[in-house]
Amino acid sequence: VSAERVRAVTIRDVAREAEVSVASASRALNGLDNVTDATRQRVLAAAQQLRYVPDIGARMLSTRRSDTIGVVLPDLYGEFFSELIRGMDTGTRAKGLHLLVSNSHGDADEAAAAIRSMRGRVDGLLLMSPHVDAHLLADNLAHDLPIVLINTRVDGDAHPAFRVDNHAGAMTATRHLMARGRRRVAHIAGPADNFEAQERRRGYEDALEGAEPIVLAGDFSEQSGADAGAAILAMDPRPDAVFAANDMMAVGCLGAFEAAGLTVPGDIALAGFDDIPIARLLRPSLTTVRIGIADLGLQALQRLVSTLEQGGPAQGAAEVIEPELIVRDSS
Amino acid sequence: VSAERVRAVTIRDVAREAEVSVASASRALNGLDNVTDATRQRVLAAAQQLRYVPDIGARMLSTRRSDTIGVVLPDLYGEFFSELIRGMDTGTRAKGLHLLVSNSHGDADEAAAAIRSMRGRVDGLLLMSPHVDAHLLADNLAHDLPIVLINTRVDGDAHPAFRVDNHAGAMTATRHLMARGRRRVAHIAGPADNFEAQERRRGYEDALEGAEPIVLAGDFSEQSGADAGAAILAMDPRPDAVFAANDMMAVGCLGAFEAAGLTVPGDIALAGFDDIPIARLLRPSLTTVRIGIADLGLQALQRLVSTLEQGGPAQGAAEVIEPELIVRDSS
DNA sequence: CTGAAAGCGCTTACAG
DNA sequence: CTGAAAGCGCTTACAG
Repeated sequence: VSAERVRAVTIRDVAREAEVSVASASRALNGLDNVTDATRQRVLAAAQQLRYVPDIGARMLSTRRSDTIGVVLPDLYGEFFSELIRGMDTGTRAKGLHLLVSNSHGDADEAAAAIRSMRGRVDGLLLMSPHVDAHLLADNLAHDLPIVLINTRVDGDAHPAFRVDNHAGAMTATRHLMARGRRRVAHIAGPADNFEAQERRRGYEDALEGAEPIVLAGDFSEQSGADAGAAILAMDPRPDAVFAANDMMAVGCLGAFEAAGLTVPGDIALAGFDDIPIARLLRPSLTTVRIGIADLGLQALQRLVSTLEQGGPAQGAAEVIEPELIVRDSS
Repeated sequence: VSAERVRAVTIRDVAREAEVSVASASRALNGLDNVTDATRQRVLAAAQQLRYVPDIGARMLSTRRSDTIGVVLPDLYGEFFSELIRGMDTGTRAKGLHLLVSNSHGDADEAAAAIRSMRGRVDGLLLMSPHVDAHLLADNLAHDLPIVLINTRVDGDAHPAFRVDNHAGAMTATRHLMARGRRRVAHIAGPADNFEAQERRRGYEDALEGAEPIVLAGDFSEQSGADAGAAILAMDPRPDAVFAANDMMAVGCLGAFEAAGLTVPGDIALAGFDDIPIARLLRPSLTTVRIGIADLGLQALQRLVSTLEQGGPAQGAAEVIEPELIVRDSS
């Protein structure tokens, strides 16, 4: 029928070629010291000659280790996640580990499926998802799989967690705009069901000190920022400052202002959140709240690795990361 | 000694709980039709109750499939790779596949290690690396692992490949600058040992039509672009246009010009290569050569998936992707 | 429709 | 130092 699939070279082939047992071949290949030099040479030579590459799946099953860290993210799009993955990758390289990045997922069911599919492929999990709560986690996480949470709404200390203080960051940004003399500060919000977006909005509102909140809907996308910017232009009285719940929406908003001939910050000031790399390249460069995204990814990874190395079940209090206001030309 | 590691729930536990054989449990769990409804119900109920999650590693070993695509990239940093992965992810989601992203690697040895480590974990490989040649591939790729190459220097049609026509793209950009009346077009080159950088440089030189080449060294980083920009400022006569081998160097170069008070394109025109998302957000927006990065990633993935579905060994001619000039305000 | 058993390719006590 | 054998957790012919 179809072309016969060529059988791959296994450790048995290597052992036969080197005329030793499979056990000795395994030991030689793995650099253990209970083999003679002569044996090791023969095995290595055979492996080389046959172009042997170990089947990692089989090794995983035997050792119960995969040397792989699973990463479940809400999305793979944009600089935020690119930075986060880069930070994780830094730590992963240093330890000789791999990164298994989950498909992006937009709802709780997809997140649950992503978590479930990690069992047996990874030694630990880094999970960032606005859709995941404690209940979903309990139902879908293999209970012996160490996990570190990033900005989920899971509370308690059953799992180690990193949490960006979105509320404080948003307050700082809003207060900054007001300290610049702005009186009508509008807010472009993120998705209504997103925990982080909620916290940022709350921080905005808490910083207003009695001023009337002006909130426009958004979904973290550049387009939604542009739409909100257009809506702001039509307001009367027009806001004199805008705090967007993330940088990409600020980018869209800035484009709308620019197209309408408004100057920033002359006519209207603007601030974002995240400090993605683009922020400092915009003109005017964007005032924003820096999270240290790559560093967050690295820290979460290191935390996970250290619990893996201890071997115990992962737990511990949540670490709160305080974001930093970066003042640039847009405010 | 240390806390005993809790043994995870296996299919045997589920089978015992449901009072059926492991084989029936497996069939019910996998939705095969050769089980009675009653059996399926009992098995599913037991699985749910025990919070069973299948060990994918074991399944991989049995089925010889991982439903995972390996991706080996030279780097994980920046928008280019973020876009590429996003494109691959699009295709991967549609097919229910996973993406295993390799650690970044800066030389041939690391690339070889990354390729080797994929065996047994992935059904196929997407490889983009300026360090990989046919020899290295033959030595390190499990010979039954389908692979699709992206912009490597491997030629021939042993493996399906995608190749961006860097030479043509660079010629187009350079000619565009000259058509705008520029007479002294400088080039900021990429890494000397990088195949793509070489091709772009060659395209630049071939487009000059006798004009003197002015080449500055770079390494694709923003910083190297800034350095080159500073060097250009010091030249006498000063070039009146710059073609950078990628957008990130153009970004750095633009910053240097801006800091020196030069106007773009008034005093000096500028063009890049890649069309990363930042390009249109810069002021002036950047003229560049668009590769359609996400689309390239998606196409490569689809090509791989289709060879996987056919089951035969992957092969085929290289597809050449013609990049497109995007004229914006910087030229 | 169901179950006992072999097998996927490794690693690792256990004996020698 | 070495090898025979069990085992990791699944799937899948093979019999019934």
